[in-house]
Amino acid sequence: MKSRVKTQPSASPASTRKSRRAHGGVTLQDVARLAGVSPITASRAINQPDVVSEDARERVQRAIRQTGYTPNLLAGSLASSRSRLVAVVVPTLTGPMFMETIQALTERLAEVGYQVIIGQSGYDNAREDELLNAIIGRRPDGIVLTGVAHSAKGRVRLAGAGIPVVETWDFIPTPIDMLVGFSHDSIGPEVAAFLRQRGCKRVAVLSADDERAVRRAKSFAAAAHALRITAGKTANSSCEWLPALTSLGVGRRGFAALFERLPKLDGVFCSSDVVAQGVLAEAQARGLRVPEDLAVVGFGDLAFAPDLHPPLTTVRVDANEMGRIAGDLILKRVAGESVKTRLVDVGFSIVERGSA
Amino acid sequence: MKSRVKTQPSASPASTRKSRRAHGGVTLQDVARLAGVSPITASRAINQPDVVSEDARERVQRAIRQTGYTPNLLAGSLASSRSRLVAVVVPTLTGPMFMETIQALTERLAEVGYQVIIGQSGYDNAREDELLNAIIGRRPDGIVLTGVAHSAKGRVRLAGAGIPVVETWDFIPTPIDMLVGFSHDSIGPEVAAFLRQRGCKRVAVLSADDERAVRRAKSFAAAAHALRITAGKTANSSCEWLPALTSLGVGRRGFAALFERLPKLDGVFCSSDVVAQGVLAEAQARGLRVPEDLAVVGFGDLAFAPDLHPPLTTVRVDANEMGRIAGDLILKRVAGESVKTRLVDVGFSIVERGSA
DNA sequence: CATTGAAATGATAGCGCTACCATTTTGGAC
DNA sequence: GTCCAAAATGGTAGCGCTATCATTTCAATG
Repeated sequence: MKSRVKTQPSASPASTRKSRRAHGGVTLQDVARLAGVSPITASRAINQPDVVSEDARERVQRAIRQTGYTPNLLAGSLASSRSRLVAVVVPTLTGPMFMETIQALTERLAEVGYQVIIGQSGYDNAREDELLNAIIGRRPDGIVLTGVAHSAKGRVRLAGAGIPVVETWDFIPTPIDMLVGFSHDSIGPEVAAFLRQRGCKRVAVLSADDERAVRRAKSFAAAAHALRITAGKTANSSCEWLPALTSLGVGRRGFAALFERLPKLDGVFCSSDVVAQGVLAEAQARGLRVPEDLAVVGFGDLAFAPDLHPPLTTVRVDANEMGRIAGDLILKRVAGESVKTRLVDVGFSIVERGSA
Repeated sequence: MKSRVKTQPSASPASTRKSRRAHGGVTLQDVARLAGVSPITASRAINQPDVVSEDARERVQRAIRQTGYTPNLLAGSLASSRSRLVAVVVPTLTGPMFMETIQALTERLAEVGYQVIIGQSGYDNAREDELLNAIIGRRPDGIVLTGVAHSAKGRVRLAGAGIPVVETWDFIPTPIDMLVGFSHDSIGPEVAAFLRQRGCKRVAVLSADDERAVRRAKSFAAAAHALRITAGKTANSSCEWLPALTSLGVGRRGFAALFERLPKLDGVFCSSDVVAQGVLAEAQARGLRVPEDLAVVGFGDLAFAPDLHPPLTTVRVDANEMGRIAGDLILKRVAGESVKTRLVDVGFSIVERGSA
């Protein structure tokens, strides 16, 4: 290759070159011409109206209306190094809790003219890595992640991309960049204390086996064991595990198995409200009064929780606020403002209703 | 303005101009230099590897690894008039049914290196219009809409944008461009016939008041009335309306009101599975056996439907397939393939379980 | 009227990649 | 070895907008 003779400049006239322009597309040039200003003034009239005279502004706006011009944000983003896109990665698009965060984030960003690119990792690090590669190529102004578990490669990639990153839905002291979340490990002990205060003497946990649910379950079981209120002899034997993708039916069958094993059970912490719903159904089928015979606590405070019979006591996390704050953090970063608080703990609360 | 003296070319040396390049960013030029090829060969090695020699390809790939290069998709999209983005508009990000469609669409598109921009219209045409303006500026390769109700302005905008558009979740003969959906008006008569065949003699409908739910409800009531099996004297009096954002509790209270009004009721069609769940709860509280005393049919076949007691009979629409087909249609269009079938009716089915 | 500084506008060049035409290289056939 | 066509590679220019420096215009002041 190095030995190749360099090609000489072509003698072909440039004017015979085919146009590469998207046909029929109205550009800023067209607007500027019609308005009788330069393209950059037309651009300013759109993006920085306060530095353009009222007269010029009105002429540009009239030209935009007449031509039906829509700015090409690809070009503007490239020229300004500002895409006004934020990319979000969720494990699944059909999980109610994450989507609440994404909704709030999307709304916050839409207020300032941002759009959201969405990606699904399917709870799989390799897929997340692939997705991150594609996403970084989009040059978003920020990236929001719905968890803190990433591959080493993914971390390095994100840290080196020069893009603001906000991790959510967890709380660790060493985020990639910024973090808005809550501590799963702190929930267990709070719920254990709550059930003890409620008079429970033999409690257990019914939990999905995804990483975060496992942490909540284990911290609950350990705290309950320390309080000497576990239904099983050990913390471990007071946990019943369910496959990660839970449903009402899975929760129901899981409770049946748990109750078989620990029939003296008088309180149960469920890894989600969906699981708790299954527990309520099975408890009723077995003639157990809730909360008299069995106290039930869920997680998530989903929309249906107050409507169950009895209304579900559950751990509430403000998914909405996480999304809003994540949006704020990114916008501040983009604006060059000092972001003092890179770690935001939104906490959680136990919403007391009729089930416990 | 027209009388202004044109500015003369500046004598300032071009080399004193500040660089506008994103600092530290590795570009294709850097990769090409390191690999000893031209930038366009490096580009081909990435995008069209089959027209590059194996030797050059490997040198480019090594250079990419060494530099950590990530293509700038803004630039590539602008130069090629191909963004590899598809924009989706949903009424809400927290509604389970739409998100199933979006998930399937996202997965289909991810297979071929596309990303999805997501927007929320909030069931508001003005908001949708605003969103469409922003979205069109992104120059996506396609736009997917989750309904056919748009403002006149929005329609004109979409039709004139030169971007493939797929409307979903409905079925009309006059889509803006392409359509993948099912007929809400056809569902009512099918459910009425089903309940009649089930032996019901006094049926009613419990429905949210959003446009599509209303169409299902009215067509059901009309068909049931024609079959002389309405619980009320008229089709209208056999409908009970709920505010559009329904929940289990709203469904439950709505059924209580309906039952108060029409106590001889022996079959009910609900506008969603969530509403049906509330009906099941209230029926049980009233000692009504389902389906012996009251047949219950839902809509949507949500994940919890089989787990209810009794398992819910419901109208199933393949939300997943709508997303997948929508993705396929857009990809075909982008590839310049002939898209013969611009209207795809995915139909619906009545999933018979224990509640009817 | 002249001067000055701020406001308004314009020119130049570039953001990073790729469409398309041009040129070179390679391999097979005779 | 020559010729030819296909494969491989490169040069030019542009996609549509905007950062930044340059120039012009305007308004206030003395």
